[in-house]
Amino acid sequence: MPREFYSRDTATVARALLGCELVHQTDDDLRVGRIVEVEAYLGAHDLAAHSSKGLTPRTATMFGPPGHAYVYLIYGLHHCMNVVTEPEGHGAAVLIRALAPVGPLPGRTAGPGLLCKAMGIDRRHNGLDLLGETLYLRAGPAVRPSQVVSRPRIGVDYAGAWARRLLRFYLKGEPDVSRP
DNA sequence: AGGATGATATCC
DNA sequence: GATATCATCCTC
Repeated sequence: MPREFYSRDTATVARALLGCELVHQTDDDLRVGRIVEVEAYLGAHDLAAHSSKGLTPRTATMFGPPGHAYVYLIYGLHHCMNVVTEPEGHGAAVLIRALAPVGPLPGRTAGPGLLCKAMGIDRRHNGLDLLGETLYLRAGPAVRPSQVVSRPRIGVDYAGAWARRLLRFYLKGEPDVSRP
């Protein structure tokens, strides 16, 4: 997808990412999954977003230019992958929460930590430009707007009213959605 | 319901 | 330098 795809409004990008294919060219093979679940983190004003803590070494990627990968380690065990959105400096991103495998993948992909493990994505990919050759997104089968379900985001109860915003999106009936 | 397991932010 | 807190997953 071109840079302008990512620089738009974050909730719009989140919905548009559903159905897109995430591709990782590893040293050994090509791993592909179709995005079926995402969450939008709107920016520094969004109390559920890491960027609400301000510009720190960790959040620098989030405040960087759109179309880059923001990958971090959570609970000391699992990696989560995001796509940076909006113009540089905004601090917004979309968390990829679940994939439907396209071709064989080692392990399950229903959940942000699981999909990173199956796709071979980790902290080394943080800051990587998604318009490159190794990790990128491409258009997938068309998605009807009526297939998109909106729900509150998961695991952000600390964020008060922001936790109740409908910023999690997934494809209706997809078996790989982490929490239907 | 609870434990694993390490980076990060936020205090001293 | 210590400590509380995680945008999770697995097992009981």
